[in-house]
Amino acid sequence: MAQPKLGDVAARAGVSPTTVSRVLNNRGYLSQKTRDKVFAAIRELGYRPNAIARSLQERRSHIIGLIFPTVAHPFYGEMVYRLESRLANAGYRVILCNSDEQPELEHRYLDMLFAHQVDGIITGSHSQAVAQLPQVQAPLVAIDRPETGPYPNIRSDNYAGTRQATEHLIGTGARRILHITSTLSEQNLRQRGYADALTAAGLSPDFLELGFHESSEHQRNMLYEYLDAHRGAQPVEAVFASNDTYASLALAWAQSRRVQVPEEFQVIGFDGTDTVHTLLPELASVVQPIEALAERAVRRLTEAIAAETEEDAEPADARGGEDILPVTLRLGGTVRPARG
Amino acid sequence: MAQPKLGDVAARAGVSPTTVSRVLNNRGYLSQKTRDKVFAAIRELGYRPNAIARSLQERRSHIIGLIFPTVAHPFYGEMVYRLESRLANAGYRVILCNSDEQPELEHRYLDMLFAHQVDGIITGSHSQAVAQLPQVQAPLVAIDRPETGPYPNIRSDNYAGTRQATEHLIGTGARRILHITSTLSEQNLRQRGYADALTAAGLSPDFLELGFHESSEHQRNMLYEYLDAHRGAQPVEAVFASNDTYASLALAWAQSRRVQVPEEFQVIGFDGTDTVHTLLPELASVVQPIEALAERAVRRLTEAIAAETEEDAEPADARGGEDILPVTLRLGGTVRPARG
DNA sequence: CTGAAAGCGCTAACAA
DNA sequence: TTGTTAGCGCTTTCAG
Repeated sequence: MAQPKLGDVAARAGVSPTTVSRVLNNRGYLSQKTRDKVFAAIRELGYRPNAIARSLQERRSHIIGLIFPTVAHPFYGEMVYRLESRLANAGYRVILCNSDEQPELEHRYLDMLFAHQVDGIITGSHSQAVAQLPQVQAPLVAIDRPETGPYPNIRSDNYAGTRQATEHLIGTGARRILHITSTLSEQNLRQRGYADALTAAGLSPDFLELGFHESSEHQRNMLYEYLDAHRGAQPVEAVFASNDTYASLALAWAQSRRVQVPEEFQVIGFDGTDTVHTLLPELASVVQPIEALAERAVRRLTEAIAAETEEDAEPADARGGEDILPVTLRLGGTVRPARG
Repeated sequence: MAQPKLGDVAARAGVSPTTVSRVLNNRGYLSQKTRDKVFAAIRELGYRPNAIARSLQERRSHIIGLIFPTVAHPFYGEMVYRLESRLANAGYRVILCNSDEQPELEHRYLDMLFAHQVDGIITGSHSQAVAQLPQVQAPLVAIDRPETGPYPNIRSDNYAGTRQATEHLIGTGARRILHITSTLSEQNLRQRGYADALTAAGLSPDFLELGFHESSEHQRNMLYEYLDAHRGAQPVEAVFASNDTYASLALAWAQSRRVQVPEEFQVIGFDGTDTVHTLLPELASVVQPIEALAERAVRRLTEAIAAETEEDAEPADARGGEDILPVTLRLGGTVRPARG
């Protein structure tokens, strides 16, 4: 016999399929004797319930879809790790989707997830506005996405973080402070925090856009070119990068040009993952609370799923809205202390 | 009406469910007129097939389980990213499991995956010998695991890589070369390559075991303590680490002690992920061919699945055995060139 | 406390 | 070229 099924267990134990199901799910009244018989049969046959059949009947898959640009990136890697661990503890399995920031891929992944009857979705891909998604048929929670419309959005306090970091740099006496980012946009809160801090201090913002899909080599060249070109009368004194990878490029530039850090050149990054912190312990960074973001996202999602299941007029205030979690500025050897 | 089902489409199009199914799967002879009617009905109703029901019927889930210690680690993050992308292209979805190197967790994940009727499993967790797994009911491919028994094992040439790296260090004139590893063991091929290279040169191996579950802080302290304690007459001249994270700790030590790299102290790591290479471009490292490993693992797995489906006496030589892929030694600013 | 029968949404014989 | 019937493996009324 191939995989034994519930009916085989029933036959072997001399009871009905219903009873086996009851034992399995611990539902209703069962005599201890029946229980024992059934468990014995299960063991003897090496029976394992078929989750697919169960899902079909229950109309719940206990699966959550995760859509992120790529787990090859430390921030998303740590985030997905945290999300998966928490969801597993809550009894969910996770289907992983690397969208690569390609809208079309993201679309296909969404279709696939719905086809698989996922109980919910957590997405951190930026490739398109969530609000414009087709009819979503399961609770969805976004992590740091723009324009999430009716869906909850969990994110770090990007504005406060960048503003604080930039103000620190200004406080050290730096005047020419460059912001490196992947995509320039009015919506970009990290960019806004930086710009507002500079403007408030009477300084003028400078941006360098490196792009998400550019190769690491190309990004490096762009940055080196920029920094080299400005080494004249008004050299860049500090870089505030919208992620730690960009910050590390600036650091590498300084090292290769023998520019002293932090005396002549300061650097602050963004994200503050464990991975980067271990590899580059001196890098100053705005630290996102990854664990807290994951915890909140999972909580919001499981609550939404519960609300949907109960059916009793889902409380409208549980949906939509933004959860903004505080970041911390971690100083390090790549910045100077603020002047007294 | 909630989600429309296949029957609803049939009713709307004025045909039988079978016909709708045929149109959906493009099977058998269909008149163009019927096709059009059905497609129209599908569009009008916004119908989407239920993958769960399909899986139950087909007895195939089109899902692959991935078990790795943690995608928060750059090596596994990049590996999982690559595996997922390739599997998605091949029409599979991926359930992600972070085993954290805990045997019990891994066990539970395996049970869960089998319950979900996965078509196959790729595992890179080291937490227990695959050979001792309970009856595995789907094709399984291992990536760099010890003792995989009857299952294919895909791995880098750990021995050649470590041997080559160690010999390079010896060639630069280094005599006291420390090997940092997570777990000392006779089976450990990275350790063996290192030890054999030293022995062949008449030098004596030195090991430092840092453990996998220790905190990054603790690991750092252990290493610093060791290196500080040996700064007397016979200081450690070079470190060969079994992964790049450990290598970065050694680098940080040198920097904090003002020990010149590579003049007084050399470092080579292992893995050579894109992430680490971007963050620490000067770090020399034995580079694993992650893309090739992923490609091979997916190929082996899909072949095994195909073989199982065909049922025709699976060719025994397709199962088991090791695929060993070549590594490359990437030199960098943390090592000296070999002496003429 | 236990069982019989119906059905979750889809596909695969077998007819027509 | 299309429809009827049965069934994938499980749970759930509803009876007993």
